[in-house]
Amino acid sequence: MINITFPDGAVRQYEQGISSMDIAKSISEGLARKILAAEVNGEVWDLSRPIKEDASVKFLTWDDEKGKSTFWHSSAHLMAEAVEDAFPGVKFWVGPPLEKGFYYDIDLGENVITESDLEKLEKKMNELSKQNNVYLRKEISKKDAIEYFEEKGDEYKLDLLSNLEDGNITFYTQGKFTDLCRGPHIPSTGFIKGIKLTGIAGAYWKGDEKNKMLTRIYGVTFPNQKELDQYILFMEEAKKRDHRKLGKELELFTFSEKVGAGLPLWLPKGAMLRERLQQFLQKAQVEAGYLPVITPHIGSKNLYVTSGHYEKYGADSFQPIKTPVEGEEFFLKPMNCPHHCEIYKALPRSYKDLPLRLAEFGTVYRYEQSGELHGLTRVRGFTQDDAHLFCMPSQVKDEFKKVIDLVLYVFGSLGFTDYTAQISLRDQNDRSKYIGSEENWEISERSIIEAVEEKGLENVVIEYGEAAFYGPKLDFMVRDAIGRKWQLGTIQVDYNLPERFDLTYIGEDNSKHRPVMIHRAPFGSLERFVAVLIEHCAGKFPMWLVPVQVKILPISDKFITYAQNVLNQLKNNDIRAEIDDRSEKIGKKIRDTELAKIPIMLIIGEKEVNEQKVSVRRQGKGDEGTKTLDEVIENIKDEVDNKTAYQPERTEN
RNA sequence: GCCAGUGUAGCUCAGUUGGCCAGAGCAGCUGAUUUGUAAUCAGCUGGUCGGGGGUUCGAAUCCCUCCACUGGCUCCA
Repeated sequence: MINITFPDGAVRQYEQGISSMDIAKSISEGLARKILAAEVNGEVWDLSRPIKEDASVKFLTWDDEKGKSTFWHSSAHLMAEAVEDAFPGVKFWVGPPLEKGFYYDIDLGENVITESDLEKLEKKMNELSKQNNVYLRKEISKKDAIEYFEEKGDEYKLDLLSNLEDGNITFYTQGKFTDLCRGPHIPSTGFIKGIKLTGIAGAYWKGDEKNKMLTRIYGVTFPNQKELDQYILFMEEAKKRDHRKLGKELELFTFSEKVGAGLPLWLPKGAMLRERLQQFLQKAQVEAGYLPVITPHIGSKNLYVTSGHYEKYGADSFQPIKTPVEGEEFFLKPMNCPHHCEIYKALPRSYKDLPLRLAEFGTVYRYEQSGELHGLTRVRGFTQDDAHLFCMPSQVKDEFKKVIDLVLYVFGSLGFTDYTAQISLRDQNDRSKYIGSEENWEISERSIIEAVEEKGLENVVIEYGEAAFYGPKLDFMVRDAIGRKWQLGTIQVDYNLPERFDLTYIGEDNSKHRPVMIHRAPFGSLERFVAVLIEHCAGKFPMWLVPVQVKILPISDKFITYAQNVLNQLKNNDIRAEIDDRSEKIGKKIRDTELAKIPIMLIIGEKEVNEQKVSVRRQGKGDEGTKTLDEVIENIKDEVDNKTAYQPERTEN
């Protein structure tokens, strides 16, 4: 007999060699039907695998992350079976689970697969699921495994095998499909009920662009049709919020083939929104002791040779601008730091000047690969809300705390209430790849950790080995209104540029010292931030940002004079308003204004003129009755001032 | 850059196996209408079918090439 310990601490005795499935059955049939896998001594196992000694057992269901990933891994095998059935002779690389779904990388040989084939594959998968084939685990010697795949002519699995140790190799078979696989898997294919193949993509073998490109098929599956339907609904919601679609509909920005790929053109409404964001941050920064600077859009080659960027990115970037002077070359600036370093150097600096915080909304140009461009989130010309803090090592912690305050103020003002942070530190084992002194790294790594602790940040993870070669950093991730994660707000220590630019300050001891440089950008870039914000709020911006706050809708031409009067009063109060003076019916005007996502509608007819009031309608909420204009103005002003109260409508994930 | 796909009025899309002057709805303009909380009616304007080249008696439709976009891969100072 062996002792099995359950998560609640209970211990029960079972026959040696019992499977976790049988243990589950001994507890309840309902449990046995629900579970997908079991965690045995912290390792996820197949339910059928015999347990030979005392162990702790935790059952995994669809509600556990590990249960889901087992489910999706098994789904990848199911898809592989369907693919092999449709295209005999294809070879498989790997098919792992993802955060949401799974994929399989496949060498299709001469075959070509298109989106239209996916439906057929889904059908086949459903058919195979109905067969409810068992996922059969088999331990196999390395020799036999090699033999099997040599006969199959599958160089990919042979490559995988070459890295595996004998005695540690397992095959899994379900139906007609056998795969080299560590497992674990769910008991049988019948669990997989809601099946959707979501896309096809090319993917380099082993992720190396020099290797052959395999075909990657993505999919997602669920234990029932209802969850799949919910997922499809979620995807539709995400599509509705797509900033590229909304950007066009709300006339915020556009692109022109003629201007060039990845070069956004901000339309008046978008430009005004962006300006407002910029002013908002500028104000907060000046209050926090930042000093605005302005630098040109180009810099001489020598600047980037000094910074080291020429060597690293020169060939893959926008090529130099030549001048009539032989040999003279300028580059479009790919970042603002080198310019700011030169501003630092423009004057002799004393320790009394530090920290020196130089801020600029600096537009930079980077030649991103053509396939990489995406709406406003990945462009070739963009404006960073950049600032560089030059300080003494002892000031790093305080500066981090201040930047954290600023970042959280920004998040709060835009309704990003759900965020996490990541501290990226050096690799604990290999410190050779980092520049800067051991002492300074120690100080700043500790400073970041302490700053985060003292600010009481929750949901912080520390990642070792994720730091850049030139310094540790702190990144923020926000979750948007439909639960997607975005990285916003980076704070990065830099030991490299102060060295390369030979930046110094005179210390209390009257000798020269090297300052620490901190890069930081709460938005990241205005382009990317606006994109994330659009998707977060589905185009329904907070009152302080929305391009048009109020639309005045006269019921007929007779009331336009009064409407003009209302417009003037709103304008006198700095409220952004427009009149819809078309001779359309009120229903039509309301519909158009609702679709334009303008938050406040003021409807004016005979009754309002007589009472000297306005009828208020709120976008998405409907009629709110008549109010005096003063009351309306007051409410709007309150909403503008009280930025942090803003919460976009959430959609269940 | 690579793999796969897409490109028809400002927007969303039709356009059968190549064959009558390339269509619709919305938007825009003009006129009628003067309206009470999500689409009033009528008329008109608008496209060298992404650019270039080719096949053909004939190309939006077939082929080549370039460009842009979409989904991924690689990349992201």
